[in-house]
Amino acid sequence: MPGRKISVSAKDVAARAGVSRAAVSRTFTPGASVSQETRSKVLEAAEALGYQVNHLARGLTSQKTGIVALIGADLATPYRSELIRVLTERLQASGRVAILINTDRSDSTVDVALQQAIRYRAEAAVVLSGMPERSISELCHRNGLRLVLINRDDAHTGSVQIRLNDAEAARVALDSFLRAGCRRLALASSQAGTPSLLDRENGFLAEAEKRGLPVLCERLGPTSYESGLALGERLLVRAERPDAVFCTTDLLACGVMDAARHRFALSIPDDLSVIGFDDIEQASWNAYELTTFRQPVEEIGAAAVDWLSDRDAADGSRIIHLTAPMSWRKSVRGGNGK
Amino acid sequence: MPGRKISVSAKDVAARAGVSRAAVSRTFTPGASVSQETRSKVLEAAEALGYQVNHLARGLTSQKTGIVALIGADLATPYRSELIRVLTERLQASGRVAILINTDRSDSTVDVALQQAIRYRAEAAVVLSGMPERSISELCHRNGLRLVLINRDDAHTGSVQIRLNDAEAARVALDSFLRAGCRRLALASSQAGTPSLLDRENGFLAEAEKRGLPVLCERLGPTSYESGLALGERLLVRAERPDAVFCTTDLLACGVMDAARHRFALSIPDDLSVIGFDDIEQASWNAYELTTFRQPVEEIGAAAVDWLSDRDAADGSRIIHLTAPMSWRKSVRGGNGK
DNA sequence: TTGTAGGCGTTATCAT
DNA sequence: ATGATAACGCCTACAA
Repeated sequence: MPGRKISVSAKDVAARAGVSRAAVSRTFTPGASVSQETRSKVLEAAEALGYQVNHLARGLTSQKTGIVALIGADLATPYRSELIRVLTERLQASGRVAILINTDRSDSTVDVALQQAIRYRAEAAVVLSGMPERSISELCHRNGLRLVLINRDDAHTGSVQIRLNDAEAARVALDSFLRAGCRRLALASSQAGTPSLLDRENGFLAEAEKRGLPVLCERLGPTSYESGLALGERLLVRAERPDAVFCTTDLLACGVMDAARHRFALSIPDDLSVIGFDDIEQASWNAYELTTFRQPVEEIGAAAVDWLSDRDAADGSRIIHLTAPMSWRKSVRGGNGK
Repeated sequence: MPGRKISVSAKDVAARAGVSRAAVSRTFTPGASVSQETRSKVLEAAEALGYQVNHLARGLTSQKTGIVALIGADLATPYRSELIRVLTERLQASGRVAILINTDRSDSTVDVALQQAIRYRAEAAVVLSGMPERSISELCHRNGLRLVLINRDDAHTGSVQIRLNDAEAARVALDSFLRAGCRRLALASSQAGTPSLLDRENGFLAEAEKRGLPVLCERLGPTSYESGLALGERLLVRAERPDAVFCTTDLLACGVMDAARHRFALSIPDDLSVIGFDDIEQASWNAYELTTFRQPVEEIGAAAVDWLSDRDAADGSRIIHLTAPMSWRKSVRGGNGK
């Protein structure tokens, strides 16, 4: 027999307490009818034996496992890890558990992660990066797996999208540069090409074009500090050196700032104004004091968990729009924009 | 009946394929004997229906859920999130899944997290911060939950501790300062008082005392950048200003460096040498170039997962010692220590 | 209030 | 190779 009994079960407790298994079950089911006496007998036996209800077996009958999968790549990134912190906290507060699926390795795409989530009968999956194939999302639907898509496109049935005002924020960034007296505009982004990155890029570019302003535009590598460094180099060697750079991400912005200061001995914001996006912790560090847009992580977490708790929302898709407020610090010439 | 059937089961597949449930089970059990014909019938039906094996039910009989709990606070911290990234990746590579339990909120201690892990019949729990009560670790043992304690004290049966050479590293730090010609030594730490922090503090202090050197010593708040900032203020206002600070954590070190530069206009390493611990990503950023000790996260992950795969190790406790190599950068006067 | 019985989706055992 | 049958640990009618 593979794996003899390894943990204590309700049966053991029932035996020790001298009651039926059902009595044990009832004792641990909120709002069931048990007499005070048996209840305490059961509790005592459970305590002595170290019994914990098996949620897996419970989920088998009740069809509610309480498991929610968090799926994404670059889990150690400041913004991503912050989101994970918030989500786990709120999920737990609502009586659920998070399973975390890392899709960094090339052999583990979002699709296989979703299949894994189904195998563990997760009630929902929160997709933090990458995009599920259309076909796989049908699979999810058929298995009762609800989808929360954070900052990605293309909702399917039984899913929510949570989106930010990326394009508008980009326009605000442009406007801030202009009011600060900057004229040689630049845009720095990665090549990731995710929906939110694209929206920020296009929002900035479109607004500049509308005003007839040229923008020096570079896209490079993954969304990382190193890319920002390289981006800074490329942008700042130009003869016509930019005096303002909108970075689609704070990580990129930190890299650009460091390139400006340490490779070109430029001063920020006097020689160069910088605006980022995300408001990662480092953006507020004294070394950066980066003006940026704050990802409303708490609101995102709340929205996701609220939607999960809303049984009626299970079919049909929804889009929730949240806004990323500007966080003024010191990387833009001329103060707080007022 | 609460919750009608929500996902497709082996029964459904069996019905559609015209075979028994057992045949379906065998098809999805590696190394079971099924004829090529039934196998393909099953596979086809499974594909059409979108069937995924239910790992929860599987774990019920096999006693192996494949679930490992990651338990900790400050999940969004650079070092912590990096560790989580590595662990999830390696756990997945070994065919397991991580459930992530956040103990930030005061009502969710390590103990309740462990109980949660037991309820989900996790095979093991990796404790990243905090310490389980003695009594609860007995509970874990009784429920077959193995414990991996990273950088904490006090192993119990059925658990591994993974420890670093914290004290030795601290001695190396002291030595480096001395060779750089620093004489006014300081130590900056948080009040967290975790085993590894304590070892670093005591290692530094003990070695200094051995050599008859006084050390200015400050401990403050949680282990964060802000604490580092405050620590820097306190240390550097002194009349006898330190010319070297050993910070027990990189996050503290970044704060101290920023305080030195931005509040006291000091230059690093000319006016002040700094050494940290962890080698978080930011330590390598141009703004810091911090000399520090690298947490061997990959090795930690590997050790943890290897131990989990070693069935013989299930009883009896072990301590695994790993070393944190020094990472020379530019925050110590006089170069690379050679 | 309590116990009995059946079912949840699997896997393991035992015949066939 | 295949199918019936009995667990696994729990929940929930249903009957007592």
